[in-house]
Amino acid sequence: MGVSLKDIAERAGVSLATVSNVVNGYRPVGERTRQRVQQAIDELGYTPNLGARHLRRGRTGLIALAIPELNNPYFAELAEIAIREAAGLGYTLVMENTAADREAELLLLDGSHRHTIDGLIFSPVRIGRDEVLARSADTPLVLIGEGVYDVPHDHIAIDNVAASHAAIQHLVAIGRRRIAFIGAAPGADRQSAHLRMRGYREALAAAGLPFRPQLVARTDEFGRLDGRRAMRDLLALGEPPDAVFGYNDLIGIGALRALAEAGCRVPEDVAVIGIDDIEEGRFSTPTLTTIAPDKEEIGRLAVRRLVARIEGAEVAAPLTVQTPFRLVRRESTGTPGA
Amino acid sequence: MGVSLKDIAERAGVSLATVSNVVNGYRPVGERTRQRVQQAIDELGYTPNLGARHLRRGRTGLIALAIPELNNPYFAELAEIAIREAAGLGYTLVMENTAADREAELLLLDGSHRHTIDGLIFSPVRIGRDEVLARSADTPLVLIGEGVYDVPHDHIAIDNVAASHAAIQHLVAIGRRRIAFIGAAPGADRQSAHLRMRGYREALAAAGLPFRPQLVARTDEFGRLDGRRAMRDLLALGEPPDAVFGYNDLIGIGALRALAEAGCRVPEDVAVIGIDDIEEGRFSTPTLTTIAPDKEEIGRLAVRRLVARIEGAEVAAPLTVQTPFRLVRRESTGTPGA
DNA sequence: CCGTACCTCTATAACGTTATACGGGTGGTG
DNA sequence: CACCACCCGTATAACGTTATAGAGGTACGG
Repeated sequence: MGVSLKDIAERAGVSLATVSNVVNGYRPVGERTRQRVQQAIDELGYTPNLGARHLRRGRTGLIALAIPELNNPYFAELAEIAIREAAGLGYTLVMENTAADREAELLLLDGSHRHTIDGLIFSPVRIGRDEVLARSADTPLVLIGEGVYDVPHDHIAIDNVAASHAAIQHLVAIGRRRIAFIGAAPGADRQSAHLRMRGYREALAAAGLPFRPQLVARTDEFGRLDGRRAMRDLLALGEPPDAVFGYNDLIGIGALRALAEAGCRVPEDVAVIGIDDIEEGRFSTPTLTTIAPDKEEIGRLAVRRLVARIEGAEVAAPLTVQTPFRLVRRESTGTPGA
Repeated sequence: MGVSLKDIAERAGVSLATVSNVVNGYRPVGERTRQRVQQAIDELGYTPNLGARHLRRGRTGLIALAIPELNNPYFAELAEIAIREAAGLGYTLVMENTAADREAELLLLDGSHRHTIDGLIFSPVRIGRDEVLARSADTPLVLIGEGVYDVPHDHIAIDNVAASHAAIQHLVAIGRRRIAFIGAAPGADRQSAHLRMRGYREALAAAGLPFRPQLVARTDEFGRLDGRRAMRDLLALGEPPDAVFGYNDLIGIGALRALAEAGCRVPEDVAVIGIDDIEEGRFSTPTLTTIAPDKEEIGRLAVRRLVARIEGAEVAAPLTVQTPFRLVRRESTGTPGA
């Protein structure tokens, strides 16, 4: 079917090895033969069989991006960036959806894909440090997000405590006093939820505001539906909050919806802020104030570090990178002009 | 590094071929040896090297899903379904983002990935029938969406004319007379935009309403931003529309935003309807009425048909499937109760 | 008791690459 | 002129699988 090295070797009257060297320059080739080979390649339209190449090289050319929710626009945007970056480096990126399922995450860690992928970019949410330390697979692993800390792998994330701190600080700055948090996690799950919670508490303390447990709403998942449900509960309180900090933008969107249904004005009655800066928040009514991580940076960095590991930078110590974030003010906390 | 067939062949004291037969049952193996081999497999933790297998079999086990916008939640939702279905059938799905770029689409068609993927699920928007007919690659191709018709490939899509018809009919039924369409495509691009436009015109005619060219807004892209921009233009007309039909939900969301910014009430002043039924539309304010295609059916069917072709059902004639859709009434056209 | 038909297993040649080891020219140097 | 060094190229052995051809052994019918 396909045109192989052999075909063009015959055509150009040279050996297989020479053609291979022309194609990927492992050894120098004389100018005359190089041209003859190149011509044959062009005429027959040769493209290397990547499967065979990777078999020989011991690699597959595939890297995986494992995320808890493909439906979350944050991850969709991140995936798009990562796919582009990987393609540029000669790798194909495949997406693995763990659906925030513990079993799925463990399976991924222990490399049921051992032979299939060269490396893994992983955003874990249901497993912890111990599970990562105990993993048996030996392919490079880059962690993103805030699930796990202090493990011997590259790790890229924003500073969650600081990000939450900034969010609360903003709400305080616009005069809010009863600030709720939606998206606390039950048990040991979702480390990032704990971190954001910690930033919430620290910022409250720093502002001299009391921590009120009834203003903390836990959710099972972290989607729009969960945000709406939690917001409804908060509104049912004797003294409802005057501001809400959502674990992510989807929670924030859900909260906005619940507020609209309850006839509350945003931001006059309740201000809302999220994290992620998904495009949806720029078009919601009202638009959603958010903490914007540098997705471009996270996606590109993760892929580049992983590929560097795959291609042999074994010696360098694992790097933990904290990518920058910034506050984006929008209508849900009152526009600067208003 | 990895455990190979050879390792477990030695361990079990049998030949390579026998182990291979135990693993994938090409030839029967005696019960006693089968058990011995199976035990060795379990003890050493063998997993087949898929690269080598696929090299030998002439397949890679990869299928691609090529879509114009990964950021569009409609495609993200579709991708999630397709990934799941593919995994269930033993294939890995990789996403290709054409970014609605003509060159990218042509490249994909002519199989620069010839050796890399076994088949392609493709949602073309910038190329037409001729380009598909002229393609040189010989891997199976399943088309989704409405870009191209009458080509010798499996094709899965909703009936766009009928879907648009249904949308307009609904707007007419709630008493609207000046119905605009956002998302007409310039030139020959976006066949689906033409089809939806046709449904729009037909339904207007069927309702005895005049076709007013000034109520048709073309857009370059099909995102929220384009919807907002177009809606602004429509509002600037001497006689603005009393209803808007968006090419898709993102356009609809953008239109909602423009209406909110202009202080228009929805649906009282202007009703809005889209196509796709993305989750975002269930949480926007107001919620967005839409034509809901059966994404589950489209995604699963596309993968299943592709895999069937790959695995040799060459003879069966290409199938064109029109998947069902339904109208989902939400606030943007007035709730049934109101 | 031989021939034949199984049934189970083995040996081996691919699949398309890349890396290693080697060979045959050419030019420069002592 | 003999020697070494080099440059350019070839031959070939892997990588881990699967499919084909065939080799033993046992059972069975004639």
